[in-house]
Amino acid sequence: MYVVDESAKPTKMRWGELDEEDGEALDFLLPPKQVIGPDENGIKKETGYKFNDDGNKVKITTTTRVRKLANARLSKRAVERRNWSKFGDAINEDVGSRLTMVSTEEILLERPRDHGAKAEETKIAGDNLAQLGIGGAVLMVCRTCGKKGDHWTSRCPFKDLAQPPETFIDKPASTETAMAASGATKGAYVPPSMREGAERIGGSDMRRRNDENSVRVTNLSEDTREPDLLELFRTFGSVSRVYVAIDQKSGVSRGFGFVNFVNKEDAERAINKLNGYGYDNLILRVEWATPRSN
DNA sequence: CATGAGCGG
Repeated sequence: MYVVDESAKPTKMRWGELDEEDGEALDFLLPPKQVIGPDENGIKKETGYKFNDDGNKVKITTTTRVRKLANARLSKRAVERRNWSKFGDAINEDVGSRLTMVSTEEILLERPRDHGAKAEETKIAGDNLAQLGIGGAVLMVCRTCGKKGDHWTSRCPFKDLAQPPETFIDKPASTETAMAASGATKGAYVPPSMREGAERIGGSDMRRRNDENSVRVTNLSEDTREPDLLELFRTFGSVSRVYVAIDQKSGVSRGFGFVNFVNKEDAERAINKLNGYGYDNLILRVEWATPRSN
């Protein structure tokens, strides 16, 4: 037989009762606590009431001195640090003076969209350096074809070709010259498509990287932005880039832009469908873009 | 009407 002895149960207090003392349940009968101050001397007076052990209501007043304002927000550690003796350059200084140094250094901020004279100068100088080279070496050497002082690698006429033309295959001499000029070491990375015996990609492969399926869109309304163009053109196929010409001075659209397609036939369909298409009260002109100069 | 910015090295 199993008997539960209620009195044997361990006294299990709920957390809310843990610190509860006798009489506190009647606290609501007491007048509210009053706080006076702190006054200009930092003296704060609190008046409160409680029931004492005999169940009598007693008044309790506490007077405390509050820290002065300057120290009010300082931590104990910070107050401690304030009592350190001064060292270094601060030894001969008054407290609070010259502890924060003001820099007189002139810092010129360059705004990314600012096409100021300074930026122009730099660019021209940079171009000259690229053309003329420093210390006799020509800096601008195309890494694809090795031609010096003519174009950057990204502008190489052969950059989109799966295979460089005959003149550049199996001619390590020119490559070495290029590498020497650019300070590169032997064994520089050769993309798989350019490696010996690499599989030739057919010229008709329209999935080849091609930035030149470029479509020019004119007669855009002023508030047509790139996302709008993308929305309009993406239905025809993968769009690799959209661009809306913005007047750098005023920030408003110049009313034309470009859309590049991954596949040429998508671009063609876009031109056929959207040329003459009414968009934002205007009739779009959509045609092949002539390759960008420069 | 009208054809791009910026990035290397």
